[in-house]
Amino acid sequence: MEIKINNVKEQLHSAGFKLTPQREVTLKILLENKNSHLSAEDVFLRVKEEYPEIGLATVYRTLELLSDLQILEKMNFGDGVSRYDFRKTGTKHFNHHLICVKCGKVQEVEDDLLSDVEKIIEHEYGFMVMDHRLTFHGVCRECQLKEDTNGTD
Amino acid sequence: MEIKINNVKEQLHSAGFKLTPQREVTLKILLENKNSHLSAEDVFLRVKEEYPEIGLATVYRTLELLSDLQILEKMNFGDGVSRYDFRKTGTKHFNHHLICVKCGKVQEVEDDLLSDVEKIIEHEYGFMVMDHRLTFHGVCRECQLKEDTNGTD
DNA sequence: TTAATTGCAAATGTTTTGCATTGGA
DNA sequence: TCCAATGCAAAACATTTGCAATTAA
Repeated sequence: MEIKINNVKEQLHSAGFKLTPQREVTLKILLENKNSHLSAEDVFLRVKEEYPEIGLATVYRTLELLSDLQILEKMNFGDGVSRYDFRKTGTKHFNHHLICVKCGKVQEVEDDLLSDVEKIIEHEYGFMVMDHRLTFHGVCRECQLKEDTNGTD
Repeated sequence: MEIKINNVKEQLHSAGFKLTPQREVTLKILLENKNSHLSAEDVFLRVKEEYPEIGLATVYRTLELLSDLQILEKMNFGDGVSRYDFRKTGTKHFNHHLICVKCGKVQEVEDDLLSDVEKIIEHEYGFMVMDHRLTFHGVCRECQLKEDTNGTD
């Protein structure tokens, strides 16, 4: 289930958009950093190394466009910046995220653990669920181990 | 399980802070708008009606302070603004929210539906869960009814 | 009295937009 | 060709901060 540039190119074209070199480099960077939850600024800096003339606004516009096309998922961990990653094909839902409060690492949970919860929401609250966002805050395995050896922060 | 001004006053004092009239009016507005998920701007406009000299920065500072003291819960629905509401006393977890994509209404779900999911996260991923955020996007009961009668948007 | 708090304005940081220019289809 | 797309700079946002003046305790 690989995401390919050609695949995206086709999606852009069929929606009436062009595949410019700027968009191609942006996609390349995103492919090279899958599951990294890059911010627009992050993407911009990396794209700039390969295509120094690019403007930040173009990166924003590209990320917005790809999110609209459901190619990317725009997410928000409450730190004031939007982050982007490929939307997993075949999953109708957003993945869950585990955010470590010690090291800041964000880990993906690909299983959909919420089907039972959604059933409750639909039955008890009459709410038709289309999507969800679930984030856990806590301490990741590595930081737990560090704490045990370390004692301190 | 009522939240009282005097209660908050005591919490402020014991932490070495003062209860200024600005803070008192801000608290009053928040009490009058429980479960409304007001933004700082929302709070500011309402406080201003009663205390026109107040500055926006003061509202931000008050909301931040009350969040630090765990009196308020600062939340984020991905629309670029932080929203605030009283943290339910006795609940260790954030509530869940149902956001209607039609009318924008935000409904609270007070049940904790995630204990099973958290167990899985702890066992399968070795992640020590401290807190979570869960938001559902979809269509609320009222908008579903409207759609049925209306046909259109 | 005096440290905390305020209002204001300026600064910050992220994201968006206007516009003349460029370039992919 | 010609409209979509770009780069730039300015604007638009939410939020924070510096500072002199004020005030609750």
